Amino acid sequence: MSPNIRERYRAQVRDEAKQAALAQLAQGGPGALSISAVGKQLGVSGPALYRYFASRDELLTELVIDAYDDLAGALVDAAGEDRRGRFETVARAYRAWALAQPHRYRLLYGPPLPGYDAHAQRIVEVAWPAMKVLLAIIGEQSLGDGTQGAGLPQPLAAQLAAWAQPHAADSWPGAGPATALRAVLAWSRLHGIVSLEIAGNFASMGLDAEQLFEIQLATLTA
Amino acid sequence: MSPNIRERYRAQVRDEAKQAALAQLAQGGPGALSISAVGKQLGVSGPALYRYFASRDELLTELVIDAYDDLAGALVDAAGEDRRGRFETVARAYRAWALAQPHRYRLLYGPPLPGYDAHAQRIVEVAWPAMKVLLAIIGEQSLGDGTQGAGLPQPLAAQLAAWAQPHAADSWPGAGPATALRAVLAWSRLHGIVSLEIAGNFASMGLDAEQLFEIQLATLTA
DNA sequence: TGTACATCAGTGAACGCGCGTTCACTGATGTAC
DNA sequence: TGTACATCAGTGAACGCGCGTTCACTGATGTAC
Repeated sequence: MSPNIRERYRAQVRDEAKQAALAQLAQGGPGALSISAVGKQLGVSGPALYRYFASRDELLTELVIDAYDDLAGALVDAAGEDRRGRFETVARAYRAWALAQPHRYRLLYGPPLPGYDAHAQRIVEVAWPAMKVLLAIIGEQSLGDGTQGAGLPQPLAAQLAAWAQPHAADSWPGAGPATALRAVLAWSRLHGIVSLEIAGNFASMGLDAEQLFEIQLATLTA
Repeated sequence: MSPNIRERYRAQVRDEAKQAALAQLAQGGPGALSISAVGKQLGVSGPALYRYFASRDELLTELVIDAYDDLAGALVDAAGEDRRGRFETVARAYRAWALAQPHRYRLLYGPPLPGYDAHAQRIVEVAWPAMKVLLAIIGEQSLGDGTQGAGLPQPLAAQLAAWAQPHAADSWPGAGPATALRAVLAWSRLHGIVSLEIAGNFASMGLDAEQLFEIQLATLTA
């Protein structure tokens, strides 16, 4: 029993540390994540954290993975809510998630942190579930389209298939390169407007980002 | 005559320093810009640079302003080349500029640097010329549209007008909130796909970013 | 042409700060007999 | 229940590093007479 207690304690401290680390990121941008500072916030000496994380990079990786999970969860929740206008709902959830915690969004889709490999295999894998939500919805919508892959330039069509295929163990409706393409492009547009809003660009232009987003929504899957 | 020589020398050293600073940014991301490191690269002691820049922030601001100028220049050049398919040409120039020097692109449209105010009045102003190129071309294309502002939600329409108006001393054809909206949304999509490419996201998904971009191009002004 | 002075680029030391990480150690907690 | 031992969280000092910035100073260059 006691080892269980110890493990529970470990898990709890790890969680607190991660939360504190997120708080650090929330102000000061990435690169502001410092093990010493996290320790201080936990009321604990700096080196103590090395009992819980092998290095600063490992802590960062945990944050990245958690964030991907959290985002995917938010999208799945939104996808389940209504069947009409599902894509709009999910897109709004995507934006809402990013707005609520911009530092986490930047962690996922922002510029790569210096000295940190954001495209390691493990991270690429955890990034998938969030993408899958978009793919599934768009696949569903374009089932009767008959546009499955016609007219796609070859290398890209194959790449899209390869990207979507391996994870298709649980298959979604309407899978195929054309669907994957629409999902990727829709995501790209989502990211465009959301990242500009987060970076404060629309604000400094005096534009209402939410209204822009709603208008963009109408054309997201075009 | 001699004071001219001194001034020339000053300008030259400033330029060299800026170039070295850009090189620093090119690797190591933002935050990697260090006055000491720039000094070392110039073969000069750290504090020497304080003869040329009041602070690290001033150096950064110079880089930002130069980058906006450079981008605007590239877009203007591209806009002048042919009249058919002008928008595509400019969009490709935008991407090419960003790909050639991602660190500079991030400086402009990436996440705000910690402790640096990227939305100060002066910077907002130098950001305008690049935007204006997009506005002008889109205005030209939608001259006969008759869609000038009909159906835009009110607060946004006014904001768009206010954004585009003050700088319209040299007026462009087809100005108006609807044109401004199309330009902003097109820019948002451009930024979406370009920033994801730069961050390496498409690469880690195994997708050919250039082909994605070309497909996205077709729908950019939709 | 020659000399006294002013300007100013650049130096090296210093201040105070924060960082990631290692290491020898203390002290509490749990385990085995 | 009591004692000897093992485990392990946490400490504080230290290493080596880099940072922005200030300051008193040197030395070269240009200016004025």
